[in-house]
Amino acid sequence: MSKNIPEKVSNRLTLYHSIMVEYLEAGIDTISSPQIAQRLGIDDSQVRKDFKLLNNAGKCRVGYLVKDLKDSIEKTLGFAQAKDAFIVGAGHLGLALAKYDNFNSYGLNILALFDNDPQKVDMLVNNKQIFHISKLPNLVERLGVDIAILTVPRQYAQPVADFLVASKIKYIWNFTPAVLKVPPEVKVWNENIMGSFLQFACKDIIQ
Amino acid sequence: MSKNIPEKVSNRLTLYHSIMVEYLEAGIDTISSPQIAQRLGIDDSQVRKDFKLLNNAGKCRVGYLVKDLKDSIEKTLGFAQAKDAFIVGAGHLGLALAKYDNFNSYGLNILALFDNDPQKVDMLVNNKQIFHISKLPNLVERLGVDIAILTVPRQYAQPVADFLVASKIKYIWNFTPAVLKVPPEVKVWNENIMGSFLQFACKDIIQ
DNA sequence: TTGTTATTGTGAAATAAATCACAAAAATCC
DNA sequence: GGATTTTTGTGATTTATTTCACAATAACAA
Repeated sequence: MSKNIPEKVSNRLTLYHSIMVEYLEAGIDTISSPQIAQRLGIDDSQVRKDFKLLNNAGKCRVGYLVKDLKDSIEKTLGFAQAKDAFIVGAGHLGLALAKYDNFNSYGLNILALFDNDPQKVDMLVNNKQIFHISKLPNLVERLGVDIAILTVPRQYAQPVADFLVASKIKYIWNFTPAVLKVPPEVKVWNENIMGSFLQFACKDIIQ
Repeated sequence: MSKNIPEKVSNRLTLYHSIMVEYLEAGIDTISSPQIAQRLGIDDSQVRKDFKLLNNAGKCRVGYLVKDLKDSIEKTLGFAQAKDAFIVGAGHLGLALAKYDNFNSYGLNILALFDNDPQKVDMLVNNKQIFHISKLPNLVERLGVDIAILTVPRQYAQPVADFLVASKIKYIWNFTPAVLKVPPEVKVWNENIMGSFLQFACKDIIQ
């Protein structure tokens, strides 16, 4: 079902999605590709090509139906098909992600958090319990979770990743700046916060 | 000085940088392109092409000097040339970013945080003071800051962005899911946390 | 009704990025 | 010293992405 959506496209799809949410809230029910393109500073034919991938036809002189677009973006990006995940590391970043209301609407279900700090264990964040990290292997198995969101300090990133691998976690969304070493069957997605911004900052700020 | 480094390249440069930090800590002083490539699951000639942009020659049968590579990545990405910034929104994400030790080493200097919650005002986070948002225009002017990192809840994103624009902020690093409307002279960088991950998650998890 | 205009959809062209393939260099081995 | 191997550097090729250009469509206005 889910085609090969290139990374750049799915990035734009989430931006389109935010605009759809905004338009819906404003009670506007159609939108045109030039409107979207101008808002994002991109080419309007690109917007149309992206929408083509969604199998969502527009209407000449009118544009696209906001509701339909929103739905098909959600379907294409798999918002519908909920995925369960654990947050590993209950520091500020872990807590911020646990509270991030958007995860849920994007189909990512945070079931619990893990930390090794006894002070944090058993606290509730956004209705999700913080467990001691030693409980993780058991809960991975019982709940069939295979995504871990890694938000521990850099120096613990590799040992904790090793522990996740041993616990049969299959996907690691890595928010730490460490480049993890994992066996080939485990997939890591590096959330490279600085990377893209630096390019932006350097291009414009340093001339 | 700073050439046009494409976004994808600067993304990879930060990953290379992390590997260099790790190798330096391990006391290893040379590294080869196939080693790096294998670690990141990319092509080794690409690593070499990226390093070409850094003007950093390697040595046949030996590889590259870790220290030199690290330095030239930092120079190219402008780590050296420190940039000052304010964090706007002292929720968990704002606090997490304020504590993110990596910002500093990447040349981004967080001078202060801003929030409208009187309870938070005057607190210190990682030695940075939280000010009431009303103090922002004055401090922007006095300190000559032109970067704002926006971490407020979605519903406040646009009005706060308007306020930042009126306060003469020139660059907004947008961590909210809202797509901001700003005049053309103000540059917005959308940190699209879900976008890239969804692609990763969908491709592999949903088949 | 008929012209005008805004908008989609899409091939073609241009641009950018990644991969391949291999010569040249230099360390190591025998 | 000469063969072998590892590794760089880089043109050539391939693949992916973006932009351009324009015909087709349908709303709207006179």
